[in-house]
Amino acid sequence: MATIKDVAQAAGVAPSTVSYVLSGSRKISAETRAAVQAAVDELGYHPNAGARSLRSTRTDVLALALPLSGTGYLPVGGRFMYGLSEAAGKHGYLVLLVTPPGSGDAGAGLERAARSRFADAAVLMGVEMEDPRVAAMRALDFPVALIGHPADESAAPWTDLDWEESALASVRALRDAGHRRVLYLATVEEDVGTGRTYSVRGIRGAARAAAELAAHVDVCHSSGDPAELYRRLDARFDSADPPTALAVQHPAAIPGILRHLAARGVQVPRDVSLVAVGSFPEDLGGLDVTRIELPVAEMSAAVTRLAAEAVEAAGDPGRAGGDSAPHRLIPPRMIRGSTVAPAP
Amino acid sequence: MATIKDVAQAAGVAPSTVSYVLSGSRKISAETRAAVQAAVDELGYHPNAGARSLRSTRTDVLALALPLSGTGYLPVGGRFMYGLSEAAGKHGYLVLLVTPPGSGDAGAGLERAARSRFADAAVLMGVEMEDPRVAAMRALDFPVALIGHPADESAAPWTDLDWEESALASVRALRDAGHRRVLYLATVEEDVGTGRTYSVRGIRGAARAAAELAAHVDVCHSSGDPAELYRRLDARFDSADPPTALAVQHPAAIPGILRHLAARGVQVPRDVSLVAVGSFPEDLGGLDVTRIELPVAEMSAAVTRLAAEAVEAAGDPGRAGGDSAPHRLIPPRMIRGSTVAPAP
DNA sequence: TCGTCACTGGAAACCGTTTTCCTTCACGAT
DNA sequence: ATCGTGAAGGAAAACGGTTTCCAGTGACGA
Repeated sequence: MATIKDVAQAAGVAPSTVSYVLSGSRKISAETRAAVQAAVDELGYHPNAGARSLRSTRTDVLALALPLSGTGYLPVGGRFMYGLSEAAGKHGYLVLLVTPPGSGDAGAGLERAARSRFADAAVLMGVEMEDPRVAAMRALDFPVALIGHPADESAAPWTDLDWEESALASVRALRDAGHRRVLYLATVEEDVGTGRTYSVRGIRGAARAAAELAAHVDVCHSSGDPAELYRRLDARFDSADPPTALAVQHPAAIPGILRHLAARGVQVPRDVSLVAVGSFPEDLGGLDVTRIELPVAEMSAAVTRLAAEAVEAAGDPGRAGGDSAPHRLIPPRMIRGSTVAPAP
Repeated sequence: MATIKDVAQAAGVAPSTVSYVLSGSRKISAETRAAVQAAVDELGYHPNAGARSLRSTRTDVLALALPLSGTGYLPVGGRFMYGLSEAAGKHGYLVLLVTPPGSGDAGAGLERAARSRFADAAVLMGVEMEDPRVAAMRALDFPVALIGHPADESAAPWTDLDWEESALASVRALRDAGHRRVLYLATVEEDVGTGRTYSVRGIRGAARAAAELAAHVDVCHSSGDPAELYRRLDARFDSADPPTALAVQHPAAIPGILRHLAARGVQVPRDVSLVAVGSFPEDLGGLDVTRIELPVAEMSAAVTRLAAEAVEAAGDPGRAGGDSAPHRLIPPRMIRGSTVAPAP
């Protein structure tokens, strides 16, 4: 593999000159620059990442800390890995995956990555209202940016879909169609239990909807076990006063829910209306679900920018540790489909 | 951040001794070892990744090269990222994501990662029968391991589900139930077009099934556009001699297919039997699909081992560039569900 | 008594960059 | 003629580890 010395020799200049040409941090005469550039292209030279990071304390890598969901695999994780990888690439960053090993030890891999400077900053997914990782990274002076909206808004830069408004809007759409008994199917209960911000804020929005919209909103936690989920749905639909509409914050379960309801003779939207909130990948046989999409690309771009700014700020002593962290709260955008019908 | 010198000073030894204690590459007396270990724990010392890789030419990182599918996001990609991250972790590796930027330039990010030694080896996903990335990495002397079964089996170490046998087995299961007209729904046509190994070998298996099992097997490419897919299905089901069974190698489309068929009045398994081949994440309302699962965890473990061996071999001049590359072809395992009924 | 070994552990070279100093040269002002 | 100034680029010192030497100490057989 070619080193900077090889390039320097080929171009007839000193290694430092090559470095300056490549970083552009010093004025270089046009002809030397051309000679160096030619040598670089000729040799296919790329600076050694280890050496560069050793000297400059920059790795051009972002660590993405993924949690395991209760069920192990987090479907939305895949979309964010792609989204972040693309957004980070535009800023010149690569993405390093940090997943917790099998079980327990949620932050061990992350701490190792931070302490040994594998990355310049960490992007945290699956953020909890009081997330211990934030304090841990702060203790290491390691920049972070969150995908999630924690209780302490100024603890770290963050971005998120406004889940509270999303839940509210989803119920409002149903209320506007005349539905007075709405079942809000929240995220899986493990996520509620660990205090994932999207879970907590979604439920909060549903509660506000009940209070502000004069509707009866029944909040039901979803389950990673489909059979258990269907039992809970059955209990509601078997009741004396069954819901006429469903707002679902667990979109991965929707294909199953639709089939299960169909097996009971319940059709969407004939018998029950449906609004989905969250990442909604697959097609459903042409059924056009009314929904609020999770803006993965937008969030990825935002969190990348926040992370990059946090890296800059950490390098620059004046700006570091400012009073309040920047954030970007994304308002919901409702996509009108064909799954909301007027209430009977 | 603590350096090796800080640890050495705290333990009252030389830096080299700390290094030896940590790497275990030299005998150290029990008491020195204990003193060093105590200092390490005390200071929370982790060796700087850049410095370590600079000297030792090991980064303990695997690059995962993901392709974009025709539709952009590759659903199975997410599962492999998790699977590989976990498997790699057990071998002491972290995983670096290398996705192609927006469009084109399929190998540019990968080549940069290799040339600047961001990683010790690359794991390639979305492998094509004649994959140009393999030759590119060989030219750089960069170790690779493939998730996919390319035309030249000895070009690089690889692992894969035996898609040909899987397709064959899926049709055989239907044939054994008496079905003589089987529709084999292959992968999306972009994947067939670019020669993805799973696409090509799946179709090959379906063709063998037709020849060996005395069944009529109609191979239909799937489409990333659901409407187009349903048009193709309709054409088959509207024909004079419609299929009585479906083998589907595009599992992400199955929820939609089931709904679409149901809208035509076609029920599974009453009117048509179904076998799925591939990664099958979600629940389908309690419908227990007969299927051959993609063994993501097993493949991740295998490819990690192959990659680790390739790294060792590259370091060891004697073993490098041996005659034929190792591989691991995983036989299909059929999971019997309730979606195959006897033919009418 | 002396050379030879085994066993520990330290000193120092080295990995490939970036960055801080310096040197050189040309040119205009004093 | 001397000096100050600015432009261009080179020499060398880090950065934080790993690894190759080398040194000191007892033990032991000749």
